Amino acid sequence: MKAPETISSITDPLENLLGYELRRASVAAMAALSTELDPLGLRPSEASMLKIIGANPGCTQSEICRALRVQPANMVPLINRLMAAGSLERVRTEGRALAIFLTAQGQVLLGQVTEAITRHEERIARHLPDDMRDQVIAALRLICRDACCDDLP
Amino acid sequence: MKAPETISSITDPLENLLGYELRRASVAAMAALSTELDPLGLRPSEASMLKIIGANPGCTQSEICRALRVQPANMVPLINRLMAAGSLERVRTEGRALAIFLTAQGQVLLGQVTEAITRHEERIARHLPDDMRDQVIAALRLICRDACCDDLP
DNA sequence: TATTGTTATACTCTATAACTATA
DNA sequence: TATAGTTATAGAGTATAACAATA
Repeated sequence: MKAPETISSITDPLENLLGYELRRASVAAMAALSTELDPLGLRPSEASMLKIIGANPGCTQSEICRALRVQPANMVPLINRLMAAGSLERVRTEGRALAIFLTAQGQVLLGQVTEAITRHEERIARHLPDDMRDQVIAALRLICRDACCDDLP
Repeated sequence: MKAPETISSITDPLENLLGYELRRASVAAMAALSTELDPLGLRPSEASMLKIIGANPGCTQSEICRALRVQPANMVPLINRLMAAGSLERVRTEGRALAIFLTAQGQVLLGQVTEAITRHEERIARHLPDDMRDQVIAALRLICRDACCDDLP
């Protein structure tokens, strides 16, 4: 099915490597998701923030950090941008931590984000039967865990 | 198997998304590969250059760009670093393009890179049976192709 | 003119270190 | 002090536009 590509006579010694195919697929998927989110003025990382805050109203930044394995320092600009856009508000609850909530506007945006992600997911899994999709997700979790073992106990 | 993690009571609405798991696995694998390549003084992108040039002696930068779908502009610093390290040399062959070759030193380095990549591949696929690994690679190619369809004819 | 290679630049994501503020 | 949040900064990968050089 690569008929129009007799040009490149180059051997690709990377094409049967799991890690390399993983990265190529991930880069392509991220680019597609960015395109899907562009009309909403969001980047993928911001969309994931909206998703997790929507599912956990009143959570704190450090809880999100632990759940998503994101560095606290990297969350600050994301949260700030979403606050400046009027999608989030923060409430100083008991003492130290700040509880984060979606504003009404943020909830509308989250609905649009969810639709965009659904379209994206349907697109990238278009040629995968459901059971295969689930097997791939399971495999990706194993890969992630095995690759991460340095940092884990 | 997540016994010591009763701490985080947060719901993760992203954990069953193919795109999200793809990205997490890819980030973890890239970090692991970086660690594996550190002793060689190489980054993953430079290692992939060595691999493809080793497999295609005398190829040109633009051929590599097409095969690996890398922007020409992004190859320049990679090639320059490898040249400065004495791993590559370029020969102006017929006219316009420059043919790239590994030096003797580059070939030694390629051997070490290949070993590092092999260790890395074994590590990330540690819990995947061979047939599952092949199925996942096939799925990743489909995902990559479907995600990329904007830019393709 | 078309292709190759290059420069400059910008954006996104990730990572670390060091700081503040609150309990 | 311990935790939460912040600032600043760096590095890696990717992308585009504009340019030079060669055919």
